Amino acid sequence: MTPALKDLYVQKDKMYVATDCIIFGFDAGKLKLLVFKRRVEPFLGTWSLIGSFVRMEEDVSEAAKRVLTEITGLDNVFMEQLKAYGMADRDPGYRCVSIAQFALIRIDDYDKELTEEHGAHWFELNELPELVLDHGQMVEDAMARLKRKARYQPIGFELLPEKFTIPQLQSLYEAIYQKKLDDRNFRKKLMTLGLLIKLNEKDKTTSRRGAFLYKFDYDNYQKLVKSGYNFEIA
Amino acid sequence: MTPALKDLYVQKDKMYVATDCIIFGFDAGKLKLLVFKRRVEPFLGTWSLIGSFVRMEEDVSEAAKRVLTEITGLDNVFMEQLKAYGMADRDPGYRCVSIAQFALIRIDDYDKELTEEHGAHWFELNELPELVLDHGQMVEDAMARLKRKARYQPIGFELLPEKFTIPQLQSLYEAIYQKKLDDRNFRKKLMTLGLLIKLNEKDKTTSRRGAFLYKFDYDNYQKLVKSGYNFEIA
DNA sequence: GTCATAAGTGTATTTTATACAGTTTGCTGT
DNA sequence: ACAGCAAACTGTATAAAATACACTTATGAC
Repeated sequence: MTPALKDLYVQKDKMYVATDCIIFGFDAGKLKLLVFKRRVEPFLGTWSLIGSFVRMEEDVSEAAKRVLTEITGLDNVFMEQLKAYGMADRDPGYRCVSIAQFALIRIDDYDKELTEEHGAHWFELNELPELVLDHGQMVEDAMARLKRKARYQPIGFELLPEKFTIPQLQSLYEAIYQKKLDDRNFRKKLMTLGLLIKLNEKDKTTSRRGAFLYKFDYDNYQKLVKSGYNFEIA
Repeated sequence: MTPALKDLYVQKDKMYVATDCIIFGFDAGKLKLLVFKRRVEPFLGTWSLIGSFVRMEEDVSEAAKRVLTEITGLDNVFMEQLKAYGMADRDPGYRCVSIAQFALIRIDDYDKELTEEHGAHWFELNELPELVLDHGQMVEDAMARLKRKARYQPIGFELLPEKFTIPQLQSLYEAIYQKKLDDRNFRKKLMTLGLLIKLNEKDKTTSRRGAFLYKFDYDNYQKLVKSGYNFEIA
């Protein structure tokens, strides 16, 4: 069943469980969200998160991954449960509890044709259109979670390409925290964490001088987590 | 339907939504959890969190509050959604997504007869018995959330009586963080936050000298939150 | 070869966290 | 009545972390 068709099959007296995906991306210094234009009634033409009913035989988290793959062609994406939305009247059509999950994707990885087929558009977070049902609330909650989580877990890296520069990383954190950071202090802090591997390549797309590329040091991160290390990024 | 009977009515091919409550209390310097002995099959005699199906016409959060009131007689309790547990095979009897919610209650407020009728027992957190299904995981997750949340939101106060002493508060935080805190630094930190109202009464139950009682300053807390103040307790 | 632009570097100051020990209070027991 | 006890309470010095701040370097464009 495609997500857009789900409403055709519902029964009013049944309890449904769905999942909705809050998909973040980062592009050109801006945090963006992937939203979808509904092509069926009810709410035809309104903007919405992408979602699906959870099938009897699949985990809730599997359902979300399935949706994400259907839409973006991506696999192995960072995804985490946000929370369940369970107001009895949250959807006027039928009784449905939705488990919202947020995903962080590398914006140049996804399958653009596939998303366009599904009526998807990237919006900057401060230019979001009104979203259907409680999806606006979900996005707000996800944004709050992202802000908080970014402080103690290096999830920012999930939004960047594998190789990235320090100024890129900084501009991402500036987008998440919605404030300017001091470049000297940012760089200093990051270097002391020991989470970056400096490469012998430069990215010259944004300056003549070029900025060194780095990789995230997953191995060392795992080690540090195990030893109970406490992060704080920016 | 009482929670203990819910399994009698299930259909194998239906999707169910339930809620389970992780109920924390604080007594005699120890953090405790309220768990229940099942009196029906399946899992007769095993320890379990208390829960219920979510009814068609009620919000998920209402369902949790209903359960809590049925069990403890309490109303207006601090309660917050933990997360949804949605593994397809989490309950072998039927397909059920459970939305776990954790509650903090003042342990001398609740209705002891009522809880005993329901087969409830308080366990210290490090003396918990094995719990049924994924309830052990829920408790673990709730504990992690409580630890983290206590750092930036003054939720500890929900676990203490309205009037409390600084040493009581400290011992609560020591129980949450599972480590000793320096009494001088703890007191200093708290006083600078401006969240306490000193009363003209003393609690003499734990020392001859007596310790001054304090109230939590909800009004000032609200103000500080609005002005974007950032807490860190202990 | 000079101009423009982003990348990169170091230090001083303030703030916050931590470590640490002695005094006060008021009941108890003799 | 007074010595003993136990918990409540207080202050200061040190270390660590966060913040504020300005110039130099590299390189392509002209």
